[in-house]
Amino acid sequence: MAKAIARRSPSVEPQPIKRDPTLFEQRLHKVCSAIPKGKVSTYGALAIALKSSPRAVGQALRRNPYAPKVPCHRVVAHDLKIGGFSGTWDPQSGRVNRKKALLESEGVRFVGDKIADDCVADPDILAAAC
DNA sequence: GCCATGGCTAGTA
DNA sequence: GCCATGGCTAGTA
Repeated sequence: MAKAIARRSPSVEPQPIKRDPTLFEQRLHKVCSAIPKGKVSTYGALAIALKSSPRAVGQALRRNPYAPKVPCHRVVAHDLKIGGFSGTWDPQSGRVNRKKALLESEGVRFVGDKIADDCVADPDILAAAC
């Protein structure tokens, strides 16, 4: 497990991007904003809605310059673990803790280190947002 | 050639 | 732990 985390860490604070959002980023932000408050979705689910790949979704969210306008904190890993935030995947980091606090303040519930199943947004909502 | 993914093996115990 | 995948950036020419 420590290795799984190490694989995704350490990460450096992402550079804010200066260019205009690409078409892909605009579509991603739109779908992301469709996740209701109190719910979460996954990188994989967004990728399906966008007909893209989970990796591309994660990469784009990593550099999301529109937080918190675009609620990228509502996107978590497929196994319903918290996932990354503000450039890092390390669950010990204050950044990931902030993501958790944000979600809890919106009504998302955790069971251990995972999000409760019934807090996952309906994939149809995402598809409809494209 | 990088990644905030995810799915799949291989190798250990 | 490997690697397919897709979108992007950096660095070269």
